[in-house]
Amino acid sequence: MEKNRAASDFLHVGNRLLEWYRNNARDLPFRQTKDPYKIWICEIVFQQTRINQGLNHYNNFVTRFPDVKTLAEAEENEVLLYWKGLGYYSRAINIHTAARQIMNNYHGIFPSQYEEILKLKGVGKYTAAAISSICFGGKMPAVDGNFYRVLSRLFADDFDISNSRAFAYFSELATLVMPDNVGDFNQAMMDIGSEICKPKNPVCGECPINEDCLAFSMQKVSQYPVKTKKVKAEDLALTYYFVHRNGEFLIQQRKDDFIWKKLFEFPTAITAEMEPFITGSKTITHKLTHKNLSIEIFKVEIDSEEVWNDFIAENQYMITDAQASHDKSFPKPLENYIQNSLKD
DNA sequence: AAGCCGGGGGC
DNA sequence: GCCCCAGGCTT
Repeated sequence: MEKNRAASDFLHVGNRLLEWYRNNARDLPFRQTKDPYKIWICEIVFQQTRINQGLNHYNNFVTRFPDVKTLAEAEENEVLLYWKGLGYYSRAINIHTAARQIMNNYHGIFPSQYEEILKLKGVGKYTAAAISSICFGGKMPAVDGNFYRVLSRLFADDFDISNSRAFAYFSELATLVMPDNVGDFNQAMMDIGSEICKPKNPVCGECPINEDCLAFSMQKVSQYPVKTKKVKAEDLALTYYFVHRNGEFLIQQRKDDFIWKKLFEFPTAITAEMEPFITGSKTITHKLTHKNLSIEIFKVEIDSEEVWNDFIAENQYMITDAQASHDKSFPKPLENYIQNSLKD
């Protein structure tokens, strides 16, 4: 970018975005409110998550947990249940922790200052900027993937967005175009990035700032943003035992490290005396962002009450069935496995 | 500063 | 198959 321009040279860009936003804002449930609780929840739900993917989760979540107090008083496992299938499960754990933070440290009143919001577990610089600007007139740009894409194209800037300094760099660029109404500006950037300045096949002909867009003028929009870091998925094999008796099966809860934090799963080992009860196995392949999973699930049908009770007692497994398992959060592939077992 | 954490949809 | 999505936490 050119370094020596006055900010006022680009301010009209931000104002054109605001004008476009007034007429083209997406009609989303959290656009009807400035309740910081609701905005907070929506910001967490939609981290690394497309609107269409998370909309039902958001609506169900705020219906069940309509305010900070309700959320803080809920059981962690119920919060996880409402996150089932959404991914990045540490968000659910953190959101619950943060609700209790607000109750304990802020008397249940959502903090209004950026620096205080930033202290909440699971809230980083992007989310703190979004909440403070949308709800409290804060003046920080909410720099996310949309900002990277729109600004890198607008200025034909090849700064690598996988560089750890990208957030600071594009925050500085954002201030060049940022008008006084930062809350609407931040949301306008999200919508322009989602509806117009899309990663693939952007609709530049309908873009309100295409006359200012350097990449567009050079017909190089597809070259931005520059991202060098490639994510490679490694292979990981998991083994589970679907230990079954009279319509019931055994589960345990995962730790909060590694994948699928605190979600439920099947036993990962059985005793030698149970091996004769294995009636079959099924291998499921499942792709995570960083891992290609190969999940082998052995079906163990126990027809001995003694073996069943001994195994449960020794390992402290929980007992559930296909219906009751709806009250617990399972990883997607295991959720699917349970659904299929219900048909048998 | 770099690695890790899900699941879904577009192409 | 590859890429990206209203990012943040851990080491």
